[in-house]
Amino acid sequence: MSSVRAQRKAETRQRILDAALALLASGRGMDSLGLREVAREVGLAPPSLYNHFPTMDDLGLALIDLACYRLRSVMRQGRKQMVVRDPSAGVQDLVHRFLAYLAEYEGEFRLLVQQRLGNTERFRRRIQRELQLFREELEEDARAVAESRGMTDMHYRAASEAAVAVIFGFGIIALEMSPAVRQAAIPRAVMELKMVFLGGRALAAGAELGDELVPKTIKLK
Amino acid sequence: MSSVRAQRKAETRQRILDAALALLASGRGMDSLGLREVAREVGLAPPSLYNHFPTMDDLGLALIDLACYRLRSVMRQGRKQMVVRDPSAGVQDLVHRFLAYLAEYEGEFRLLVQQRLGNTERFRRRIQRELQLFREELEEDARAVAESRGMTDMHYRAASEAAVAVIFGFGIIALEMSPAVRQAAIPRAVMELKMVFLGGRALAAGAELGDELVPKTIKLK
DNA sequence: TGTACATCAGTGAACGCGCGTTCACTGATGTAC
DNA sequence: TGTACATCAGTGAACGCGCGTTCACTGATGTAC
Repeated sequence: MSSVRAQRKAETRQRILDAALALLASGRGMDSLGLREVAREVGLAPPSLYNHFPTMDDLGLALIDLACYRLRSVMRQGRKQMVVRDPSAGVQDLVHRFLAYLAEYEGEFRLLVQQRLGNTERFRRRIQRELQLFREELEEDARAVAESRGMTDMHYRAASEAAVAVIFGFGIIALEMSPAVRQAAIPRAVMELKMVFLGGRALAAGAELGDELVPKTIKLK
Repeated sequence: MSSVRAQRKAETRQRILDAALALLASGRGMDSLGLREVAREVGLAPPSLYNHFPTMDDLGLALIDLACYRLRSVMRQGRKQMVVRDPSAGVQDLVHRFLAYLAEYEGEFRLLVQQRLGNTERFRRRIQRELQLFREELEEDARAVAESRGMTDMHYRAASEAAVAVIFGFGIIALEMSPAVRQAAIPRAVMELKMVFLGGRALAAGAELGDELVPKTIKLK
């Protein structure tokens, strides 16, 4: 087996990805990211990158894969049980996790948002699929809450879609905020998510815009 | 006065902007839009553009200004009275207007979304400000509905922010849809917006996630 | 274990290309007398 | 109204530059006997 050589190659590949992510983190957009620039950051000669990625596009796709994987693994750490027992705490936890993600992987988040509407269909599709998965996880959580309380179903697809939009919208706004302002905005983001799911319930209960709403606490069964 | 010359110059300037918008509409991103490409589309020699825009960045800013102005003027045509008398119809109208906008000015919408997180701070600021204005208009509508019904206030800032996120999130998803699918998705978008505002009411009424909600219709005063 | 050969990550030089921008110009339009 | 001069939108050629990519190479690592 070719252990040393293969291992070093894998390491170099990782160093390339890390360098590219570092450039993204420093505010660069992927579209303006050049082969020579990445090579310089890694400390390699420009043609060396071709030993790891057949083309610059493939490097881009690898970055997007990485960013997708990270978003998913960070956001997956929420515990369903908490959501069922205390949905409000669950939503709060969700927002906090998202802000932690944003603080550490801002560059990747920007990458995802930018390339979601980028020129490369391959990239767009990959990201759309990932966001779809994210949405489906939120949908499951919402279902679990309803089931544990014996409530009638709401339109989960719409609610989870709106929730994802709110989270991403908040993330985009948050990027322009100072850390202090960002922290101060957390309660608002939590509120917005609560609005979506509460509104989902209200709609399911037959409410129309302009109606007054009377809340009724339900015991867990 | 220099009427003929000035007029022709203004016309050329417009032709340049139109050509750039046409390229955007055909799927190109602004970052990858070149001076020569735009010049070719207009039918001018490349250096001619410098008679109208001191730099390519300024052309970009002009495009963004144009896109901002269009978004605002299209979305402003909603009538407040309708919103007050029948908020559901108002939301429905909002979604329809947005989809009409999207159908005609898809390129501009993509421009706004992409540059909202782009590398140029000047662009980002301009777009953020515009979206802020858009949000504030929604906020006013929501206030008007509450006032006409004598309801307690909800957290309008959060609700309108969530609503903008939902609308833009829907727009982004809609870009990847066939026209038929897009039409079919309208009711969902309407639902999502209703969720936000109904949820805002529910929150204001003291509801928590997991509560059941009982709607009560209110007469207009 | 030692030797001869194969593999292959990394390199330096070079390719053709399109980029944004500058410059000296042309010729129609505008202005002054 | 006619003439001489000024303005300025548009042009063709050229600038330096960095882009992605190709190529023949080097030398350390891996493999076979």
